[in-house]
Amino acid sequence: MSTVGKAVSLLELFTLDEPEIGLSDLARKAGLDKATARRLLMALANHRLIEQEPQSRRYRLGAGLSRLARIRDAHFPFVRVAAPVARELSLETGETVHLSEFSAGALLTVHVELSAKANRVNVDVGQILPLHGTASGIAFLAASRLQVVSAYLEKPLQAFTAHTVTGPDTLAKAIAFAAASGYSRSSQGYEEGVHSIGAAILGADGQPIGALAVASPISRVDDAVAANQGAAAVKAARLIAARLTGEA
Amino acid sequence: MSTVGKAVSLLELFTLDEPEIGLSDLARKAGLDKATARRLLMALANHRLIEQEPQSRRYRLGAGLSRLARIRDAHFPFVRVAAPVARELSLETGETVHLSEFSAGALLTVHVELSAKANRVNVDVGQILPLHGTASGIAFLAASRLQVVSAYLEKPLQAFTAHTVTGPDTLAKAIAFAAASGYSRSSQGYEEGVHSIGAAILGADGQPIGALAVASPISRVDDAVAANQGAAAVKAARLIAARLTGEA
DNA sequence: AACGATGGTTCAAATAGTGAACCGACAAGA
DNA sequence: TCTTGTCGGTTCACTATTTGAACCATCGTT
Repeated sequence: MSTVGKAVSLLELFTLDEPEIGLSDLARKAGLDKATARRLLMALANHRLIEQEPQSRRYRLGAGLSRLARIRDAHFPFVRVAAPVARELSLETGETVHLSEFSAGALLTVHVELSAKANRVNVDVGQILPLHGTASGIAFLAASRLQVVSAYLEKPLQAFTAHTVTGPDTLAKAIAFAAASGYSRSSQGYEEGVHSIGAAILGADGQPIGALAVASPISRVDDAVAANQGAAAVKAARLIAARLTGEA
Repeated sequence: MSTVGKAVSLLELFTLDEPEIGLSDLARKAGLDKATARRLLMALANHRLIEQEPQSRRYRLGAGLSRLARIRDAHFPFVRVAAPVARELSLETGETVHLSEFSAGALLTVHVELSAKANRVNVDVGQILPLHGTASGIAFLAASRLQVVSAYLEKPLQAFTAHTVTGPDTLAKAIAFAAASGYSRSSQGYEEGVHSIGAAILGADGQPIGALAVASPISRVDDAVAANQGAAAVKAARLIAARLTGEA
């Protein structure tokens, strides 16, 4: 791996659950020598991508990341625009809604609106969703160019649960359904007990840039509920697209 | 410079004004060879810190940055904690209030509460404030260790308006005033017609981590108003510091 | 068709990265 | 008190990664 890749891997070790990590721990987790880890951390710290707590000497993510993220968000305000719409959709359906953005061949969860109900689906921001195992991914594929889809179908499809669709033909059918109805449906394809309805969000050029999904405990969903959620999800996805392209 | 440093420099070339840049341009600006720049960009893209626009082939900051920034902000909630206090201060003074966080030798504006008045000062989130030209910066310097201040005073001070304090002695006096009274005062040091009162926000270790400022059209401020704003700003800054360190 | 850009690729040469061994400090246990 | 095992941090000989000139292919202009 490149030196830069190693440095970024260090950044990626920090999570919501573990936002501060010591040097030895960091080196162990990254599979790097302590000296190497420290040199990389120093390079990152010089640019404020990493900060060191003066007392505990532990490391944490730096303010430079917030700065860069702000520049990106100002130019590409996906979350800013989409989050309020996702919130509305969550209130309307009473279920958890999550937003994902396409990046490097998969969907990256960038925002979550949790259901108010006690029995709800929990999704973490930052989670990476495969295109074939989730409703979001299938909706995204259905909105993609055929060329992209067939290229994706040629690669082996990993199974995440006993219900994950791994057959190219079955997946193609799910995609066809999504293309026809505007929304996709996936039952326990990624997590046991979770039912999802997905809809793609299109950019100005008509290509999909991300997706949103309504995720419910499977016990609360039947065909009628799914159809309602689908219609609402499509409406929300269109509203986001319209706002992103300045058409509303 | 380390390879990692070079890669991060590439990220730092993206600004609010120029959020998408082509390969050759990027290499030129960073002083790198095209091949090197591309290799670094690919390493960054693998971790979603950089994205490439498929059509134009230009590069932009990636979604991974938003992800990391969100993790940081969740743990180090400067804006989340400080924004409501800034809002109160804005309502109390009737003027625009802006929050900045120290990063890489300058203050980065991270939040703004605009005055409700028609004639108000406008500040943009993301703006970088010099330490010597703004009330926020002077307040920050006044709260910093002497060693940091004298190092800063040794470097030449850029003038932004005809009123910018560029003499080290004059600046030292302004810093001394701020150290004594708790708040700083700057008239038209960064923008013509703008008067600012600044106060530093201290972290758990007593070192300043940022600052807030009340910015008014100069026509609305006299010594009495400034003193009132100063007292209010100091109170707000202390409240934020207390909440950040879990003491309130 | 010729030009001057662009993005992207190759490979020998050279520089930058690596990691075992080391240090001092601290904390827990014997 | 004296281990023993951490921790963060540093050094330096060895080596693998990075580098960049020269090279395409492509695009839009002249």
